[in-house]
Amino acid sequence: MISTKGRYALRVMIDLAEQNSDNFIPLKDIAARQNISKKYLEIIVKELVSNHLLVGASGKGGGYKLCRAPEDYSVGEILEIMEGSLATVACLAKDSDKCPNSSSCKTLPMWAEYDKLTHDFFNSKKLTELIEKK
Amino acid sequence: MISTKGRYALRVMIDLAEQNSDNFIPLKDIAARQNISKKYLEIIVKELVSNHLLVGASGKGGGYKLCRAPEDYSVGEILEIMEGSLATVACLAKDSDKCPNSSSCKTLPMWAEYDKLTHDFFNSKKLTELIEKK
DNA sequence: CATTTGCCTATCATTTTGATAGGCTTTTAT
DNA sequence: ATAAAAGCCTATCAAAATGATAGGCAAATG
Repeated sequence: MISTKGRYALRVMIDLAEQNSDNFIPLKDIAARQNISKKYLEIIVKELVSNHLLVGASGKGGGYKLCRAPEDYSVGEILEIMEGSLATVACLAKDSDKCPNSSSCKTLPMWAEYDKLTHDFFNSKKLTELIEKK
Repeated sequence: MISTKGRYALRVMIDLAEQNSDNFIPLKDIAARQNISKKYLEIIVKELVSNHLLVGASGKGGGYKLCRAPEDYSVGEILEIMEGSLATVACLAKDSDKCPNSSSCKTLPMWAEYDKLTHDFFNSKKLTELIEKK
């Protein structure tokens, strides 16, 4: 289940892409448009900046903007950052220890198959596809 | 993320299918084989029975067994019962109120697409496929 | 140099997750 | 009958995740 953090992050990215501006967009404006508390968005946006999906600028005239073209963002990378991992089961998460039963686990191949399906789906889904699909 | 309840339920179903017996299998035995606390399994198994995926019998010689052929169970129905819903986002869960923004939501079509992918994957995956794939 | 904006830290309530435990009831083989 | 084997019901619990809210400090620019 995708949490609000992931979904809000996506909405922020879409919002910024739609502004289609070279200026920095104040978080206050995004929060107002998206109807999400600015304070909560700060947490989310900070992560997006530290993972180089956004650039932030302080001061008057500051705010946030994309640092790539919208078509160069995949939904997958946005969600992966906010959710930590898109893995379906714990033993497939990137930082998990290898499960001791993995060699005999009857369900692991299925989870791996589904995991690939998920990653392929979200990684091939570009931000631009969400904008046109108004 | 699939929780332990869903994963344990699947393991119980696989275990029972593998016994390939017409007798009732005691939960104690399943718990021992699967290395899961019997008490915890009771919770899980109860739900499987009330949703008609298993039949239980009390008394000496009692236990649980499948009530259909293994090929007639889909992984999807097992997970759906244990996880409540396989929906990726809350607004796609079966009992959720329709989101007021759904008509203008830019991400909803994507979630719906992924949801279909997920359901198709797990509903077409049969219990038998997990048994052969040792 | 005041304004606008981001940044950092703390706190919070609620829900979900992952169990454990005790004791009661039901069934049935002997 | 009755003991043994099994399920059933209720309560409780700790820990983590979720979804926020709030205050004040720091930085930058017109």
